[in-house]
Formats: sequence, structure tokens, C-alpha cells
Amino acid sequence: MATINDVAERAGVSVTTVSRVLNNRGYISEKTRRKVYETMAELNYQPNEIARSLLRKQSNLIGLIVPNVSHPFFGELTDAIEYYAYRQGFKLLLCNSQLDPAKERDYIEMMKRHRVDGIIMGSHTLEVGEYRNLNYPLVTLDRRIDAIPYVASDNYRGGELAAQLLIEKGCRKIAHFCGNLQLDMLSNDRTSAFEEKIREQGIEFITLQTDMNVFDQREYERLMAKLFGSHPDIDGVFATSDIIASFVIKWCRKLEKRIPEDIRIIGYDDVNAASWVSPAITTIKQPIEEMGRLAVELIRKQMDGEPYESENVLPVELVERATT
Amino acid sequence: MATINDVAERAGVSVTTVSRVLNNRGYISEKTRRKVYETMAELNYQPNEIARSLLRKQSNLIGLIVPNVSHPFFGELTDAIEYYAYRQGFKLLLCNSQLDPAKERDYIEMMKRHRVDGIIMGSHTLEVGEYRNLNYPLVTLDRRIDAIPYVASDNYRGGELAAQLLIEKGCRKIAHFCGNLQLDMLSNDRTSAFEEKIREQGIEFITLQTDMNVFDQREYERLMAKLFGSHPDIDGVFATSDIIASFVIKWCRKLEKRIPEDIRIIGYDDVNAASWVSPAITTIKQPIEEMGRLAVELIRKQMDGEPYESENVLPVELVERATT
DNA sequence: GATTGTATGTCAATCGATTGACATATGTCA
DNA sequence: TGACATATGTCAATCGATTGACATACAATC
Repeated sequence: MATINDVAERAGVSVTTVSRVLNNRGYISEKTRRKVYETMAELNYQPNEIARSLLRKQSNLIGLIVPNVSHPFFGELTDAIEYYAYRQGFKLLLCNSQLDPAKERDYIEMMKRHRVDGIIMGSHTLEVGEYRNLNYPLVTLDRRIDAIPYVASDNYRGGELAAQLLIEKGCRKIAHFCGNLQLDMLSNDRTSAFEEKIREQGIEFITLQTDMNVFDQREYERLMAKLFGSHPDIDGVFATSDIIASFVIKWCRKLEKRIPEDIRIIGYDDVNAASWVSPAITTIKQPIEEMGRLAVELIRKQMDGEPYESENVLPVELVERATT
Repeated sequence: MATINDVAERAGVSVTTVSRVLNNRGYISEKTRRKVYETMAELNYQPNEIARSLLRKQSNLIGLIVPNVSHPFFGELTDAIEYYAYRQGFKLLLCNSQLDPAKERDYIEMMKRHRVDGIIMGSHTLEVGEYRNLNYPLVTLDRRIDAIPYVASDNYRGGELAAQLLIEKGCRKIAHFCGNLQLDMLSNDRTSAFEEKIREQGIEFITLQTDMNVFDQREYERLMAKLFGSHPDIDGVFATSDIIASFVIKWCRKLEKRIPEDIRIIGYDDVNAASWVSPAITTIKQPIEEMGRLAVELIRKQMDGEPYESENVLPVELVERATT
């Protein structure tokens, strides 16, 4: 690949001049500028960003760690983050932790070696301490760790809305699928809020924990079998993701339960898939795009030394469709 | 951040020695090695990969351009690519073209500036000529461009299998949703094969084009309305993605058509979502993981100057579920 | 004719790490 | 005692681009 020296030589000017053209500094005549651009085109010259990064101490790279992009929620979130990163001149380094702590740790180190400008953590399999000592521009999604800025949606409110709706609809025995409560994540608030509300009304409920691992669909199937096996009289379900909700729908069909007449189902996230399935899923909408935008913004602000808000809790919204 | 000089100074050795420890070259006593490692840990030192890349002329970055990762097919493909890239010591630079030629062009340039070691092109909105002149390690997904190596699955066979199944099941009037036939992609072979087979049998069929844009769900809805409006007697559908198939299912429910009794539906890809929806979708399975593995492998081989196969067409498979 | 603005060049340092050439110590073995 | 393996150091170049200091033109303007 051509270097700035090749361009200078071929254009018959000095490297300084080429650099001046490239960076728009100092005096440059229109004629020279044209000549330089022409030569760059002829040589198919592209300035080496690696060399630039080294000097500027800025890579223009943002690292993103998620469990895996093939989970619809993280896929859509990644899309949003990529979109806003691009608009701010950043490129995205993508890592799937697969919820494996070793891989997550490894990825963080790797990103530091590559001097990414900041890391957005959407996967949280490590102990709080490990993140705390990172000493790097960081943004956390859905997890609060000391002073690290985070972006989340109002999980408590989400759980509340879900409970309210199922109560209103007259459900008497409700199942709740939540995530892994051992992982210290803000999404656990959904469960607290939900259980609180339901308990207030003296309604019976069962809580089942699961992981966010789409690949292991058999785990979901096992859970469904277990639930409907021991509690065939469930008449309401609050699932912590639309994907889980669609598994519930599938089992209800199998068991010939009518939705929403016999059983009401409410999901979470409002990913695109929630409206592909039928009946379309009633769900709690997270503002995915805005979450992505904010995450990128927070990295940028940390880099530029601008003041920023550490706690970013965005509103959620009930989207009522056909499963309630 | 600490540099190799800081480490050398603090450990009381020369940078050459630190470098020797780091790269395992020349003679190093066990004592010095330990001392250096200790110091690196104390200083939280991470070798600057940017500086290394500059010297080695290797970034260990692979660029991936897809329409968008929130489309389940590309999400799963990205997952696979990321997995195999990681195993080979590469990191993944992710770009969503959003099917916008300007953005795609821009991204390619950006990746060249960043000196990624190779680019995997899963989005193809540009003219053939633009790719041809790229002069860069490249792998194309689902598109054949001169000598550029590509990875695809057997689209022709996929179309054939779909046609065969619907014929066997006795469908008499079939709708086929295909992608944008203007984009010169190998997936168009599905349509050719399908139409050929159906025509052979003298069966009536309608072909409808669409884009792979999951965001514009309204376009899908419009298409469905159009199809079922003018051809309510359709009794078979071959959709070029499982997502489109799930929209078909949704409309069938709305129109109270029984699946598979009144209408049989077959999708394409076999993404995870195909088995979330109910009834679970009969589909043509693409070997997504193997496609990802091969793409990364082909980049690596081009870098290392190893011989490689240019044409990589992987077998597809009919997965029969509940919609046929 | 002096001043000033414009245009370009030369030179060298810098970013952080790698590497080859060469020097200089030890320690060990024959 | 000499040869050799081991261990470490010094020095300088290199990767590709940026940048500041300074020099040198030429033109226009007062």
C-alpha cells in the first residue's frame, strides 16, 4: 500500500505538504491541493489510521461486549450502537462473551491492548471488583457498579406495569420467567417489582430462573415442560424476554390453551420478533435505540472530558398486543 | 498507560530485555522473566497493539459488512464469524451497511484505512466493478465476483427442495417471496430453481420481490395484503427467509386459514426463530456456522499466502416442521 | 524599498514496540 | 586456558504519519 512518502514523491511535493493537504492546515494553493488529491487517487492511497492512532493516542474504536448478537435484544442494541458510533466517527469492535467469564476477561484485556477509546459492557459475568479496577472509559448496560456510568431502562417500572396488567385482566395464578438472579443486574428489579405487586394482591405466583442463552433452546423447553407439568392451571405469564414469551405461546398451543382467553402472556423488550409471531406479543418496550445512542454518547463524553450523567434510566412503555 | 519503557525502567532492565520476555526470543533467565512479569502486573501494562500492528503490518482485525445484525440470519452468521475469528486470534470490526451503497462504500474505505487484514462482505449494494478493484483480501458471502473467493450454500438445491416438497404435498397455487432480484446475488438461484421446478409441473405461481430490511415491517405487511387480497386461494408459500414465513403465518391466522391443511408454508435459513414461532416453520437449513468458519478461514489463507478454494458452496438441508 | 501574506521546503522529534548487530559479562566444561 | 553457552546491554533503524521550528521564496501593498 502506498504511503504518504510515495504520494509526496509522485506529486513532486514534500510530505509536509501532503500532510497539510490531508489535515487542512497551513497555507496550500488550490493547484497543489488538486495535484495531491489526484496523486492520492492514482496511487489508491489511504492514510494509515494505525500510524495516526499511535501518534494521536486515539483509536476511534469502541469495544462492545455482549453475550451474543444473535439474541434479538442484543442484535437490535448492537445495531443501534453501531449506528450512533458510526455517526460520531467511531468503529465498533464486537465481542460475544457467550456468557463465559474467561472469554469476557480475555476480551477486556484484548481491547485494552488495542487501545479502544472505550468499552460498552453488555455482558456481566465478572465480579464487580474486576470492572472497578479496569480504569478505562466504560459504560455499563443494565448494571450499576460504583461510579461507572450506566444505561438502563426503568426495570422496576417494567415489572410493575406487567404485574398491573395481569392483575387487571383478572389472572389468579401467574408464572414469572426471570433471568439469572445471581448475576447482579438491574433487570432483577423487574422481578422484585413484579413479585411485590402480585404479592400485594395476594395472587399466587411461581418464579422460574433461566439464562439468556438463545442457543440452548432445550433449556427453555425443559422449563416449559416443568411449569405446565406441575401447574397446568396457570392463567398468566410474565416473561423477561419476548423470546421466552414466544416459547410460552408455543406450549400453550401444544396444550390447546386459548390466548388470551385461557392464559395471558406478557413479554419484555419489544424486539422486532415480538410482532412477527402470532398472536403478536404484549410486551414492555425498552427504548433500545435510545439506550444505544446514550451508551456511545457516554463514551465520547468521557473521552472528551465533558461532564456526563452517571445514572441513565430510561422510561419503559407497555405495548399491548394480542396475548393479553 | 504504561509503556515498555516504564516497565524496563521499573524492573531495572533494558527495553530489549522486556521485549525479549514479551516475545519469547533469545536468552532470558528465569529470574529476570519473573521480575519483568511482576513489574508488568504492577504497572498494569498491556503491550500497545497499535504500535505492534504498525511495525508488523498486520492488524489482526477482520472487517465484516452486513446489512444489519438485527436480522436473525446475519445475527447468527455474525456470531459464528466472531467465534471463529476469535479462535484464530482475530478481532471483528462490525459494520451495518443498512443496504445503503454510500455507507457501504464508506465502510470499505474506512476498513482499508484501518488496515484490517481482510474484509468479509455480506452486503452487496455496489456494482461488481467497485469490488473488483478493491485489491484487498476479501471474501464474499452469497455473491460471485470474478476471482474473489466466496462462501455460499447451495441455493439452487434449496429452491429445488422447497419446490419438490410443495409439489409433493399437492399445492396447486403457490406464492414465492424472493429477495431483491436486481442485486446480483447467488440467492437468486433459489428463485430460478423454484420457478423451473414449479413450471415443469404446470403449477400456477406468483413471485413477489422484497428487501431484507427487517425494520420496514410495513413493507412485509403491504406485500401480504397485496398477495392475499388478489390471490386468496393460494395454497402454498415458499418464502426466502424464515422471517417472511412468519409474516405469512401471521396473515394466515388473520384470514383463518389452517396451516398446513389449507396452506403450506416453507421458509429459508433455519434461524433459531424458525423454531420459536408456532407452528414451527418448515425450512431450508443453511449451514450458517460452517459458512462463518469458512469465511474466516479464507481470509486467513489469503493473508498467509496459502492456497484456497475460491468457490465454496455448502449443502443445504430440508428441515420439516409443522407448516407443511 | 520595506512589509506582509501566501506557499512550500527542510529537518527532526514523536508515538510504542521490534529487531538485528554488536559488545560485554558470567559460568561451565573439556 | 580456551571455547562455548547463557544472559543482558547499547545503539539505531523501522513502521507511517504529524507537527513545530525555521528557512526561503514570490507576490502584492503601502
